[in-house]
Amino acid sequence: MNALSRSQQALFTLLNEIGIISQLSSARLERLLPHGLTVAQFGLLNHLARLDGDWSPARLAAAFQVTKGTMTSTLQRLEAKGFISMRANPADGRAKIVTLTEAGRRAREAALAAAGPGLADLEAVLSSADVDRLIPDLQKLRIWLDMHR
Amino acid sequence: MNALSRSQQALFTLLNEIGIISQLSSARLERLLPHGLTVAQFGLLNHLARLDGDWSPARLAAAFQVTKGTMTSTLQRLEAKGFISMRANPADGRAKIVTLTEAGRRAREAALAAAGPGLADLEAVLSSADVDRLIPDLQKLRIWLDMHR
DNA sequence: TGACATTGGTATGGCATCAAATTAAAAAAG
DNA sequence: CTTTTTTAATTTGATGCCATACCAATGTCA
Repeated sequence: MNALSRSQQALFTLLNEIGIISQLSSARLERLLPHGLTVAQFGLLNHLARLDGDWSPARLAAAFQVTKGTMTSTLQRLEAKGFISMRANPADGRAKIVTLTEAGRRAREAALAAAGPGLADLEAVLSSADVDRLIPDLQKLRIWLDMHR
Repeated sequence: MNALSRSQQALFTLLNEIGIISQLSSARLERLLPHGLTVAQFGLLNHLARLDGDWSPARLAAAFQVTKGTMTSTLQRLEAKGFISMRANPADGRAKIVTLTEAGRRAREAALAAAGPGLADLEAVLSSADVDRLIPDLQKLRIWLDMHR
């Protein structure tokens, strides 16, 4: 009747919890973000701010493990907000070069500051030790899923 | 310059990993499911099959922690596939009663059977002990997020 | 009983995501 | 050097999700 073994059921439960947490925490974060930033947009701003330099949409899509179409859409929304700028790549007629604008850098700082308190609340729920214990296992899982898709 | 403490950064990393795993595992599961079932639709079929009885869209929305509008949409798609049926509730003119059809029950069985192998692969990555260790912490997190939204 | 509030369900519009198709340019093959 | 293949980016259409607004039915309360 039930097609799943006990350990498969546990795995299923795990993935289910992960899905719900992903949904709830994204919603929570999004409510805190300024400028109507979404989680996807915030992630992109963070990425560009931390790893400075020139990025193409294709490289960004690969870094975020998202299709190029998805990245096109997110970049267009960020560009409309003035937080990034895109120009043609003179060395490759197909490619574009994505750059964080000054407004984008400021928006990212503001978003980071706004997100902080939300994370602080969570520290009362999951101790630093808990978090450090969870991360390696989840990374193992994430890396495997990434390589086998 | 950086607005987040070390422990906040770890939490941020954790939530980031969770988001990516959620995305990758959903995509993986969806590729295995028959009848073009999505993860949301599969979840609904599972719910109705396991917890038999009559459900209203509103109760289902609460159980899955999605808005009523989202549930309306998913139910309509499942109804179009013939996997559930909906009828008016004679005791409450506002409400509807959702029922799993025989075809829906068979589709759920097939989906479960199709999903099994994908989970079996994962068992090689995350041991049963790993999974059992992860689940309580994640549940703690999920429950807190659920109560504070 | 009649006015107001709550609840169940739907509709609309926006964002993220994917898959698949398209166009243009670069790279590889011959 | 032409032909073929690959790559970069966009577009389109589907799904899920949310927030908001809305209608109809039920409940509450004075």
